[in-house]
Amino acid sequence: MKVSTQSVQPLAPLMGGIFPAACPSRTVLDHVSSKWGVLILVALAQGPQRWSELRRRTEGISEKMLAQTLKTLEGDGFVHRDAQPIIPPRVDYSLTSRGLDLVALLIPLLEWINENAEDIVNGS
Amino acid sequence: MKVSTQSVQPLAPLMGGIFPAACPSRTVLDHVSSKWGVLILVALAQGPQRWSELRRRTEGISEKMLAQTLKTLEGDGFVHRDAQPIIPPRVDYSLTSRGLDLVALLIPLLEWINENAEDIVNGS
DNA sequence: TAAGGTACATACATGAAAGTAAGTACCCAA
DNA sequence: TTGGGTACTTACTTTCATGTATGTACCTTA
Repeated sequence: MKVSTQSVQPLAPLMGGIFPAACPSRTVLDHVSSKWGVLILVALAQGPQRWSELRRRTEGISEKMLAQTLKTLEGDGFVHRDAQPIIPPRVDYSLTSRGLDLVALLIPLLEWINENAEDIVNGS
Repeated sequence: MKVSTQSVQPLAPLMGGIFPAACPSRTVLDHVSSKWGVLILVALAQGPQRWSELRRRTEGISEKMLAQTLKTLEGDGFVHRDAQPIIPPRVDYSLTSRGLDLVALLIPLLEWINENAEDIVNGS
């Protein structure tokens, strides 16, 4: 196995901002890397969607977790909630510009993980 | 608040690989986004380090979690462990080339989070 | 000889995240 | 009038990640 010998770059500022135990960065990271956070974000990267579409698409999620995850993502300003006061109710969820910025960085990482995950878990 | 109206790109393959409940991708993502996983990885991005250096640098980590996190990262092939059979023991940890690939994608994301985290958590 | 350093392992406890199940309120189609 | 759809909320339970505490084995310095 190849081994890196050197550092990538000076990361001092990053270290200061991420290492403290209860920092904002940690909070945000926990939100997006929560069990369903990533899934919702990449689902919404495919375009605005309704509650029931997200629920069907995100296989295995419970209604509670869908509501909860959408709420924190909305609270963080990643997701926009558009509720139309009609009956039956119609609610559309979409990414905000901040959400788009985030997924733009998230997608390459997830693609890499997706491509390498099998090799990684079976140790090759 | 600005709202995106359209999808970013076709992400179909990603959806298939990440959405299943107990998929390899999920496992790997959980490993790297675990409470201490990211920290250890960016710490090692600054160059090879010894156990005690990592322990001091990663403020607040317990020895149990350091050992555990290093083991899973080593098991995933992100981290290389070099133990010299001397007394007192000397063990150097470093990123593998796979680990380097990963942090190369991780760093931009973490920098973005670090820059925006404060605005995000206090809702502005 | 007592304290502190190296690098861990292991048993037990806790707490937060996630799951389960049920309820709400309204409408429509069979 | 029974079942299904819209979009949720709430109470309770379980599971798993993480924390705490202590032990190991050897060496060096005060």
